[in-house]
Amino acid sequence: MENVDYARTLGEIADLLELQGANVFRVRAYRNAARTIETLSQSIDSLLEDEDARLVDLPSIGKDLAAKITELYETGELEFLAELREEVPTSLIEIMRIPSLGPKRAKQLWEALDITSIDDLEDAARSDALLELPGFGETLQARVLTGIKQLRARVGRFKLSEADVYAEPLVDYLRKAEGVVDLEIAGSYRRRCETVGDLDILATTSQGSAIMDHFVAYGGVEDVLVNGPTKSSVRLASGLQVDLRLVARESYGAALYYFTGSKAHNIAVRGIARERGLKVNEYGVFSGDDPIAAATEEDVFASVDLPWIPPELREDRGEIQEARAGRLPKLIELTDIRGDLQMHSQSSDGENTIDELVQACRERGYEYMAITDHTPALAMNGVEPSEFKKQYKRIDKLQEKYDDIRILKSAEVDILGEGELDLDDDLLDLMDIVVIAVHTRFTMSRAQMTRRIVRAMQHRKVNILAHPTGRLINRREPYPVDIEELVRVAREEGILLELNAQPHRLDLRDIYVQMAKLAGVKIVISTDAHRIIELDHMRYGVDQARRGWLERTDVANTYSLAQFLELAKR
DNA sequence: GCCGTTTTCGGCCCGACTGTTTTCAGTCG
Repeated sequence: MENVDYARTLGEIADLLELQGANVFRVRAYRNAARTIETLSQSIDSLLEDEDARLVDLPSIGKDLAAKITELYETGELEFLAELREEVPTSLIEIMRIPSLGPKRAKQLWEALDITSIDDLEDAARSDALLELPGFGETLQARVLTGIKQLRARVGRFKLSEADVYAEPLVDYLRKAEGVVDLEIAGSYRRRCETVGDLDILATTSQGSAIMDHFVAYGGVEDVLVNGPTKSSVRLASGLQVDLRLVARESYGAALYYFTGSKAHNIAVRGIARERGLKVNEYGVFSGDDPIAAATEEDVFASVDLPWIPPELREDRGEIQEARAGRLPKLIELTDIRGDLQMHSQSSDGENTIDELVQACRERGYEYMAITDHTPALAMNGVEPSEFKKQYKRIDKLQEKYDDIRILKSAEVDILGEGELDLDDDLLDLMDIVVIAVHTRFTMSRAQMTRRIVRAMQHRKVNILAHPTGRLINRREPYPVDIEELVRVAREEGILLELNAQPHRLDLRDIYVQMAKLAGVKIVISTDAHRIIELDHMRYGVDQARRGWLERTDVANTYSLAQFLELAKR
């Protein structure tokens, strides 16, 4: 089982317990444990196989949950969950996800109207049946119908790059409101999560709350959900929800801190504050009723003796302990990047010529770049060996024109079904670096897939494993693969692992990036650009790298060309 | 159900907003 499977099971238990009206702290305990597992860099399976490792040493996992996890591991099932499923229909979980409905109302709908599916719920709402229920009225019923429509229209969160499309013009618009002083997007957007559920915008004004009316009047607004003096909430036509909070200027830092989250990070810091008799909320840090910090985030952190922690690290994944010890990483910056090591030209499925790509990379100040067209196994886009040879000659000619950038001859070589490479060694020998990747046959077993990729990595000419898990955010799950084994082999063989900066890939994900770092494996951040504009996706790759705790020195393409080639060498 | 420099019981983050209510429960973040 994968860690996500354990986490999902515990999450389902939490949902079902919540529907039963169980103690909220018991529910939270399951959620905390699920989160611990989901963000663990080691797999639960390997941990259970390790005699010295104990589940109860993990945060939020005690004797009881350790036993349940072990039962899952050994039998693939959980008796407790089976019992819960007998008592409450699991389909209520879906109903509970509709905005304005929660566990209480979902249970009420089931008990009073025998509603167990979204279809049941829609029928009931359309026939005004919800109005009979205590606590329900016209507005709530209408909101349920809208919620169902939304649910059917869109699954999943917005990719960070999609959120940017809506966020940037909205922020420009909001800044034009009367008296705006500070304006910033907090939440998962500020933490640069790969996807965001909504946008949390904070503002301060010199006087008045005119910005609230300005906000709900924005052209892109489809629905106003909440409209109060300090908080308003809208849904844009795209389906993206945006919250705007107006806070006092003297407590802007506390609010920014509070609404940046993550929730888990905030709770952990609150715990430290509590030990010291302090209270933290969005208005400040309080000793009794006296505010002792509020104006800046630095003040808030200082009040609990912590240095300022970059938003990307605020996930309660060890950043508080490291901050306490003065060991926070100095995170990589976009300007540290000196080259881009995956991009496609017209020869395969790219839009631009090599010449255009070179110009674009020079404009971005890069010292080196690699052209990595696809190989023949990709029937539609692959480049034939003879064409690669011609391409390399063109690169040699082109290179004569420039002494400010090195054009590396390469290819994104397909890993075939048994781990063979899609090009012969004599062609690989012509390349400066060799990038390999899986593009087909995603459905093999975990063991087969791992064996396949490991075999390819062991080929003496290979330097970089591209998008190692194959996932596409919101579109395709990663193929099953033992990522710990890939990291181990990368370490052993001196292979660089790619962090693919395409906003829909961001593969490796943050916790795997951190895992590679801890194992001493260097990462390359590559855009995999198929057109010039996509070279600018580098920033999303750097965001993800920061979330994986990477420093400049952890990333191979922050080094000079000579140093990079040395790092890539087997 | 977890956790512990107030340690084996008694806490566990907490405030804003809404809709339906007549004083507040439920949801949300």
